[in-house]
Amino acid sequence: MRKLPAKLASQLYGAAELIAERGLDGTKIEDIAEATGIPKATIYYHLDGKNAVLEFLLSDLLDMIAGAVGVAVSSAEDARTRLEAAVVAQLGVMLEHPFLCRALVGDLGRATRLPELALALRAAFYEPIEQLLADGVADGSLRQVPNPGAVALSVFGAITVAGLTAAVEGPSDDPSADAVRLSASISELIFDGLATRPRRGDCEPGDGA
Amino acid sequence: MRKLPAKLASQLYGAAELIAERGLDGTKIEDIAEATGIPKATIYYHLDGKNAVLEFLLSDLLDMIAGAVGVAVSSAEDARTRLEAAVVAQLGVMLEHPFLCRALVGDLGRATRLPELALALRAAFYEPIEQLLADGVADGSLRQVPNPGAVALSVFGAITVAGLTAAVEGPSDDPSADAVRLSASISELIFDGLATRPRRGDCEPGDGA
DNA sequence: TCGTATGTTGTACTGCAATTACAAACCAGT
DNA sequence: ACTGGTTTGTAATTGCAGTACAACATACGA
Repeated sequence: MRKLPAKLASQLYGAAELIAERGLDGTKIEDIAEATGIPKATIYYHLDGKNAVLEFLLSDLLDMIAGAVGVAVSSAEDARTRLEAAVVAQLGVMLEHPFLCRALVGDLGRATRLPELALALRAAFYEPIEQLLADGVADGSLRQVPNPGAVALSVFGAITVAGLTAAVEGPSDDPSADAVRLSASISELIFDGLATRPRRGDCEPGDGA
Repeated sequence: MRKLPAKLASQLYGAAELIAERGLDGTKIEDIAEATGIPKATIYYHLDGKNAVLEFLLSDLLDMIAGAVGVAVSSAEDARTRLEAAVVAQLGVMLEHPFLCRALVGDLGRATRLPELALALRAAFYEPIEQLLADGVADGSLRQVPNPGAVALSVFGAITVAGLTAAVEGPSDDPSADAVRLSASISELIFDGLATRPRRGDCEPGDGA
């Protein structure tokens, strides 16, 4: 696995949609060759095989996410605000790259069995959240919870599943607007919960139960 | 795909761990034959191939989850309480069957490409939650949110990712205790959120609900 | 200009594993 | 014992990933 020339790298993206659609199994190396215009022999010259194609595409996605989230997280705001920004950032990248997301979901199993990717996955998705939750307790902007690990995981799940689903359901014409909208819903859930009682803004106009 | 005899069905579970460990790709039909004691030819007589093995195992898991959640959901309590019960139920089944869960995560892509399973997945995980959120708004036990679909998805993600991760991380000696513990954390997140306090001009917290 | 190193690509080949074919048992139930 | 479903061993058959390799291209320094 040398470091693949830029031109080939960009051509390789032509395979993303194919893989997203049919899964890696359902995609022959020949198909990838045809879709990208890179001959099979050349693919094998640079990459170690089919998995490596997926690995290349996904590690790129994960880097983008980790990067965007990283920026969001390193502002000077309090942890709560940064978490909100991180949600927007993550969803933004995901909705920007629906095919890569679909490929990721579709071959999640393979991805988690590729050691590099497993790490990148953790780094992109889970670790920033875990950190923010800890920061939030420290700076008082988030509540202390009894089981931070489990909660971080749930928050991660809430964001990621919503984002993945949105990405899978159909590319939109304005991804970043969608990201903002979606992340507003998610943040509301994460911060304020669903219970009727501790409510913000207005008091429950309805009757007491 | 006739309905496979009970004896074979039970033997087939012997393949779950194998598939969980190595993924369906990494598992040869011969391996499955050996692990289950069912000869290859017999497997092919009853099932349509490797995918069908996975499909059988997973649809069973999903039925169990849908069943347990269904019971939890149909009690006479308010929606919030039922949602809490549903979380416990779902996590209970998941932690009870770690290998199947691992197989599910690992081959999620295949699963979602198997139409029957995709439906079962929806029915087991997502639909009950969606319903409960609506019920909760109706009976006043849950808050009205602007985008119920996205929120239901996030709640689903929060529960499922936490459960899946717990299942993947290692079988425990007391799954149902773990399920209760874990679901307490998740419910707390879902209902009360992470904000330090209900923000932005709150109804007096003391005034009883 | 040549030589060497490095990348590119076509073509043929190897090998593995899924699936299929098939025939020989093996059971009921009648 | 006959029949119709099941069970299983033993070959094929097939499709595709990965490999081998030779011919060609390009660059670059001597």
